[in-house]
Amino acid sequence: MKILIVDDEVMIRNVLREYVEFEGNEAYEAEDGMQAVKMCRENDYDLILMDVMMPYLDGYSAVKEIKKVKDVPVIMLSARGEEYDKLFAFEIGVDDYVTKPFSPKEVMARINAVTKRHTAKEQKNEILKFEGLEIDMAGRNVYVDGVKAELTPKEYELLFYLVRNKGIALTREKLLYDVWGFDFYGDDRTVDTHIKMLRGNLKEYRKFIVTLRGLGYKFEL
Amino acid sequence: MKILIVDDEVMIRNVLREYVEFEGNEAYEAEDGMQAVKMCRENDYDLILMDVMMPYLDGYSAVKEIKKVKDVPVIMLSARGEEYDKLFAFEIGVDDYVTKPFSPKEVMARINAVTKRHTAKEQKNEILKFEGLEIDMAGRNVYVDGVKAELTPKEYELLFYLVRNKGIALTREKLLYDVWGFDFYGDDRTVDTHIKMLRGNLKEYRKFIVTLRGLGYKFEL
DNA sequence: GTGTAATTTCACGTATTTTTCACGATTTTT
DNA sequence: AAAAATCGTGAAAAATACGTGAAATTACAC
Repeated sequence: MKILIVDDEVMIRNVLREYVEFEGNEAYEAEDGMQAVKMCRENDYDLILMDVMMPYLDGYSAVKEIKKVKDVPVIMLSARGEEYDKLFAFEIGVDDYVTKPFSPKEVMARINAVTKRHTAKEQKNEILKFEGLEIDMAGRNVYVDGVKAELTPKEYELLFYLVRNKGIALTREKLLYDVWGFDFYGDDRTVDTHIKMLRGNLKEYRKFIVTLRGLGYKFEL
Repeated sequence: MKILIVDDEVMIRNVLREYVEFEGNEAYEAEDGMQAVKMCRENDYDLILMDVMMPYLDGYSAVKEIKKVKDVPVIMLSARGEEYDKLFAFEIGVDDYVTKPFSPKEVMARINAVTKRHTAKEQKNEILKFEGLEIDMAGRNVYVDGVKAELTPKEYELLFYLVRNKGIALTREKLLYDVWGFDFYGDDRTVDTHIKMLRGNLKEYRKFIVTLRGLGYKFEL
């Protein structure tokens, strides 16, 4: 479990990190909302522990921004006495919240509850979200700005493979071998044609599929 | 696992070396911060055990200096009673700390925790860092002071090959054979032109590519 | 079988990349 | 000190890779 801890106070982060790692999870840290949003755009986390009060970009705004791009469970941390707007929090998709100062037991219990809930949900349909591009591998669905993209079988396979290997350079040979199969003895340029079709179907999100001249392609944010 | 032990006391170094080697790791030693920084510039270590109090250059300053160039996990060693500034340590990127006197169990547990954490992180995207030059071979990205350098295919290949063989003298013939391919029957000086282009793109880090007159080139820090 | 959708091949145009080569600067050898 | 070798560089020529559209082939449902 990869858990992102967002708080401007180092000591709080360290305490949370200890709880998180004690339970066998990986902890990542961000000092403010800005940084958290940036990290979420580039990486996938299973849970976010987000402080409400932070410099640059507050917790609410950060969550709102993150939820636009990725569907991650969030637990908000608020100091006692801080005005905590439950209704608003619920609207932007906060899963739970704890008030500082918190006990280890309390935090761990909530983390476990949320992650368990989420893994149960994810086993059914894990939907990856890259800006307005949503990819549901299990359900074999791709949505571009909310509308379903009608892809051909090869296009699905190709896209899913690229996404599973996002950030990694893939040669045409490797793509042919892994997506088409080891027994494909055809033209390299077949890949290009499918990339073309795929890009056409992804509309503006064609930008995620970058050409690596002299090599092949990769999926990158 | 190559582990660098930095402490001015011989006895401490010996004890740590025993722990480290008992777990099947390679131990290296430095007597002070200066020496540690120098060794890190020239070699790659998987972990550094760094004492806080040392002559010439203290542990904090040494870590700060090392982190500028390489991303290595660090465990700080501090004597009980010594004022240990956790906040500062965290800021400069210290992964963990133990207070002397320490038990073998404690040290080993922390070493294992940190190395495990770090290898897990690296498996995703191994990004090499040489001062302000970052190289992500898997993602085919090169960053010069944070900004992406747009290299041509041959420039990527050449740079990656040089880096993979860093510190080793490479003749034009070897470069042509390994980077261009065994079936290249062209001019030797082709290499020079590509080195020129590469240097231009690496800006100030052109210095890493050194010319070996009468021989060829090599990548060196 | 037939028709439709999907896949693959291929050729063209364009933009980029690679290579060659010659000149001048620098270093080494005679 | 002159001659020879080596290297950095710029520019031009040659080669290559990619996007695209269209045609050919294959797969599959009915």
